[in-house]
Amino acid sequence: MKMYDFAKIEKKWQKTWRDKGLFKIDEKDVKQKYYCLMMFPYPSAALHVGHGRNYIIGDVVARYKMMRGFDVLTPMGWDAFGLPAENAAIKNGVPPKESTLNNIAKMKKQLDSWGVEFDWGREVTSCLPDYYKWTQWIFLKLFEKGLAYKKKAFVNWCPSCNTVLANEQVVDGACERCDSTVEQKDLEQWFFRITDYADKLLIDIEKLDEWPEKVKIMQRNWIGRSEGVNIDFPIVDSDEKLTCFTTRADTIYGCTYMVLSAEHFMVEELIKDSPGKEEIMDFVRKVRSESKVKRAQSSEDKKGIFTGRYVINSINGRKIPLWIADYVLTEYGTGAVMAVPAHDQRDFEFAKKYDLPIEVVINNPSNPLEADKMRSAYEAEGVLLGSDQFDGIKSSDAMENIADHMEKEGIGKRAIHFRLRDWLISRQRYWGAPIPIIYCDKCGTVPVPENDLPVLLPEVIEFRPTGESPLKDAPDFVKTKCPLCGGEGKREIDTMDTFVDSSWYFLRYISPKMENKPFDKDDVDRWLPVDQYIGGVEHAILHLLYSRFITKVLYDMEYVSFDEPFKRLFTQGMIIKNGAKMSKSKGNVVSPDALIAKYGADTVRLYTLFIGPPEKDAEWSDRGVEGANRFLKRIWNLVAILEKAPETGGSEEAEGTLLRKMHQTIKKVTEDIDGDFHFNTAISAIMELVNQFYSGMNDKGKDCYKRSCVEDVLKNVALLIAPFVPHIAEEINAFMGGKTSIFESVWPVYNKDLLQTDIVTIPIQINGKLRTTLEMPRDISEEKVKEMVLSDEKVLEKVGGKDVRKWIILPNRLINIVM
RNA sequence: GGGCGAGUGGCGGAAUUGGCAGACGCAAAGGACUUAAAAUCCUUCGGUCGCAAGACUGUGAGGGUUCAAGUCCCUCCUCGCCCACCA
Repeated sequence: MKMYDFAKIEKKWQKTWRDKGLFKIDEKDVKQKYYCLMMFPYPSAALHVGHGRNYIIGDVVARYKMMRGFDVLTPMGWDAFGLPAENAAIKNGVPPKESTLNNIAKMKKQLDSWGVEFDWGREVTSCLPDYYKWTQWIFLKLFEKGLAYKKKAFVNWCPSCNTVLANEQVVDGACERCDSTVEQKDLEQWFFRITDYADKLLIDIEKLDEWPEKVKIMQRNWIGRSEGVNIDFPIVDSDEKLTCFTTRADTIYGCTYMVLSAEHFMVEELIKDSPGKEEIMDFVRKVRSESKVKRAQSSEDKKGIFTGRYVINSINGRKIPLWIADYVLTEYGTGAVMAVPAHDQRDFEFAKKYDLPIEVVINNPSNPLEADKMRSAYEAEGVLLGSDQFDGIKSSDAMENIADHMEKEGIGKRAIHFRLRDWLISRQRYWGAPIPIIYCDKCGTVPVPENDLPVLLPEVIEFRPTGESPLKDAPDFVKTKCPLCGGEGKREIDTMDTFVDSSWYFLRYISPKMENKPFDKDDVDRWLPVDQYIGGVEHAILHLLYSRFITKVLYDMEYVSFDEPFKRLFTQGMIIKNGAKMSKSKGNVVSPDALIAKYGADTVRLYTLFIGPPEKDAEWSDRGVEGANRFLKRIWNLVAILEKAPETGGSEEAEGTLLRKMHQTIKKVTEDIDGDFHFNTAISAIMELVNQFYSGMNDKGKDCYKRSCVEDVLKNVALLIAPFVPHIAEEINAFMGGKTSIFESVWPVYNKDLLQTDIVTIPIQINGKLRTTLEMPRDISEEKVKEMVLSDEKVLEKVGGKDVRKWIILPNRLINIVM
């Protein structure tokens, strides 16, 4: 047997898998389906070992499930639209399509070099027309259902770059590129009405019992359902009223003023006759122009202004002043807040600053409150006072009682509000799927007919950041005919958020080439939901929520028969280097290419899997890679031992111990993979088995295992390591006479009877402290156990003569003598 | 400010869910082989005391429950991630 020539071995098997199509499946012919999906990447530059973790984990799962007899679907594609390619175009003049396709080619090569296999016949690329045609179709379906609509909305605006910025591009309230202060600008934008599905999206989280709890909590918080009361406050000297939302109706008697957001729709109307009108409007305009990010930052310093108007608190008929303040969000609730300074920290700070009255209406039973002495609001539970007939009631009960009362009197109504906002999908950008809408002077906003899809993205175009989509400078694109009247029409020039592209790609993999439909319903119903989805936690909220939403819409429209796309979710941890997340800007990326050249793909895979539990972050160490390589060499060396092993003879004892270890290892590895992907402990178990092999030889000589025994062990080792290090496993399998791929073999099964010995080593504790261990036959009676323990010298020395108060005997596990 | 999670040797991490703390690996030290180095193999490796057998101590800090606590309960400290003026 030659030395371990990983380069040759890996090349050979990668070619074999590819030529044969290891994971090639027929979507029509399925016995036991398993859809293993990895989040498709954005084709940026080269992948580093941190990215690699994701695909290696997925590849292990796919290969393992294949050995368990499943028809495994494991496709890959590219989330190929997006800002970086466009920025590169502005900077270097390379067209986005070109740079994107180049990057895809590079990344594909890297995936190949890892031995990560996919059904490449199903590759999808979201920036190509045969894909985005159907992204546009999704838009049309939502439009048809009234779930896509246009409205004015504020966007982050950089006055110096003259462009719209995504939230991530706003750093500390300033433009990430030029550092100018970001403003808010009001633009007409397309939205998806995801809030219509807020309730369903929330309730159905219950169904996701194979998702990490952490992700479910994040989604719940993001959707943010709260129950409360909408309360009407009549405006003094007007027939109108203002409605505010509160979750603390119990504090209504402590409401000493009311506040509106600067964007509230009634602001102009309310202040039109106010004496300080100009000053108020100046304030309002200033607040409106500030970015949300900046506003949140100055949250300690709340600013406001009195409108000169008053409203009535109907529950006690009290007249209270109406203010406008920057701490009220316009998008949440009603954009108006009843302020209760004594029991809400934000109102408290504002009241202190502007000298508004603070009145305690919930008392702290253990430490009665005095309004003038309070240093912060009392937000906890308590007992009501100063609240008419509700005095003396516990605040939690009062919430219900007061809500009942208000509903009866017609002052207010119970209401539910969500923090979830509608999904803004418009981007004033070039590199995205065009929104399939045409504006006609006569017919208005007209959807592009399905037959006219795709609306092609023009390829020759100027890139100048003007604040509007570069598409407006493509006259051939903009100018079109109205599909309804045939008259002059103008195309929508905004493109779609890339999250729209990625919210349905897992469906397209089933029917990647289909031309007249986005996917075949029967096939999709056969393969979905996805059995295992694998990706980073950074997508725990947006991507997963949007995908769930789109799936539910398609379900309601009967395009699919399932209403949740991902049955089981796994979020892997980041790879850290020098204490920081690997990133180009930090200069701490480890490229897998050089490591693969030096040690081989199997070594890099093994180390990546061994580094720690895959759901946790892990620190990368190049030295650790060497250890993984050493282990593979030790396995490789077993082949040489097999060649020299004697046909007969061998030590019965050594073989017995080794085979027991082997069956224990099969059990452990199987359970670790089936559980929560604890590959690190699975691998260490295999290492123990191999160590046992060598230490047996060390004790009993090199002929202690006969040929058939070595063969048995090596065969099982090859099977156990196959999902992790597939190339070397295939090579060993072939060497041992395997005619087919090891992945067509059956996963090994352990023999229960061979797991245990007849003699067990039992720790003996005295008063909970370990004193010695004793060997005794398995399953002997308690009397015998006591007898054996008490006849032991070391035990006698400690116990001798004294009273034993209690025996704790865990059969075959532990003994504790209490004195 | 809110939510979630984590603190175990020089380092990455194990620990049948309350039962021998430190598996497995890395690094380090000593030894074998070698002219030498690399590779490989063997041994040691939480701390203190001891020639040794062994004793004591030890899982962020302090308390508690228990025959028994890394694991459960209470108080506190530190770090990471996500959300963040959500009424």
